[in-house]
Amino acid sequence: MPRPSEPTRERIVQAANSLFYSEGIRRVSVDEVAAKAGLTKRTLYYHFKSKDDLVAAYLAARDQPNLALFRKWFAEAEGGVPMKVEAIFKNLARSARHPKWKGCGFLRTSAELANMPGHPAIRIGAAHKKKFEDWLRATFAEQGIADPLKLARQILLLLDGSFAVVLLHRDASYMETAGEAARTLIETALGKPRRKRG
Amino acid sequence: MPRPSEPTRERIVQAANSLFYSEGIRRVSVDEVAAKAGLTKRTLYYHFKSKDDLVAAYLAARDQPNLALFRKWFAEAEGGVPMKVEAIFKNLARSARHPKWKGCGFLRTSAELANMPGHPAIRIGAAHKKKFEDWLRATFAEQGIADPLKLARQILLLLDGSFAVVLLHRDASYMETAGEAARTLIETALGKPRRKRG
DNA sequence: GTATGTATACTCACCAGTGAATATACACAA
DNA sequence: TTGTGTATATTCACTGGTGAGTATACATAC
Repeated sequence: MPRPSEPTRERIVQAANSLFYSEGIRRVSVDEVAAKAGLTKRTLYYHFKSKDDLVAAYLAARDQPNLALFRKWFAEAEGGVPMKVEAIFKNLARSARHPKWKGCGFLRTSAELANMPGHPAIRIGAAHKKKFEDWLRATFAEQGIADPLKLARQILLLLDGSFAVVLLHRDASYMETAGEAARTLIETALGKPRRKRG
Repeated sequence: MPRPSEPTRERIVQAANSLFYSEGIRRVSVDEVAAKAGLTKRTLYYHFKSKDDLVAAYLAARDQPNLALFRKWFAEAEGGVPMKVEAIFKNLARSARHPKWKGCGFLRTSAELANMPGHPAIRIGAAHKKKFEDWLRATFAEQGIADPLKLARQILLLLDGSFAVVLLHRDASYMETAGEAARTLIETALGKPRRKRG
């Protein structure tokens, strides 16, 4: 029954998302994605011109929801900016404890395609991270922080570091450690009184 | 002419190192590694029982030299512990500006094998990171820092974050940003006077 | 009767791992 | 010194399987 078009494409992207994220790009064949979406490979190739094209669509579909989630966690948290940023890490730690969690799809793809700098998937991943960095920078600028870009980048480094480390060690508590570090850095930049010791 | 044995194995591991690091595990075939080492695949399979075995050997060979380099950079740097740790990041930034740099082999492998938690390569990577963390912890403990493990983990998060971010954006300046963040965190833990602003 | 969408059944290339045979070095005996 | 056995080291040619992408035909809708 033809004429679904957009729903079909959507279904394929969702199948790709589920498989690529949990298994990795190269471990998943186009046939598997097609099967998961309930159609044949030839049909998939009607909707996407190549596997790379499908990979790009998979990442593009993760971009908005991920960022929205971060903003939501930030907005809903109690306290000032340091606590709100720390809340992002706490929520992330909760996600990371689910057995199906496999790190950050953008970073994993970038690691897998490290040798293809111009690949669409890399560009999408880089743009995604830049958007998050930019939102942080704007947030910090509103607080009158002297070098908001630098602080935003430091937080981003902690975030992406926690993705990598937690994936390797399968120990989500590193994410809470990252959150504490983020809070320390933000408080320092804000000129808050020195943190407790011992 | 037989009887070289160890040299041959060494040559294979070096070929594997060069190819796996720059292209990724799944993009490189056993044939390619064998060709680079100047022998046939069958010979390679005489020395290694499987590709996974070869991957493990590739990572094991990176362990010691990497850690030694970090310790060297630390030891040779001027100043106190905050500056010495920052020096690690500065040196890393210099490495990362070489065009052949492709991030951290351990993290890239862990991202590629995210679905095989028991894989030898993952265990070797995790052990490598733990060794570095442990060395940092001991170093901080000597300084009388209250929670040296927490601080060591925060630095590790910045380090691995900078690997991931620099690989994605191809912008090594993030490594220097990570170094500054590390210095801030260490100084805060040491109870140093608040850092300059503006 | 043309656009769109779907399926069957391919091609061609690659790749991990193996079977069977061969070459070299060294130990020890004659 | 020459022969013979044995562990080490290496090769050629292969198998079984998989995977990206396609040729062609069929169906449905407008």
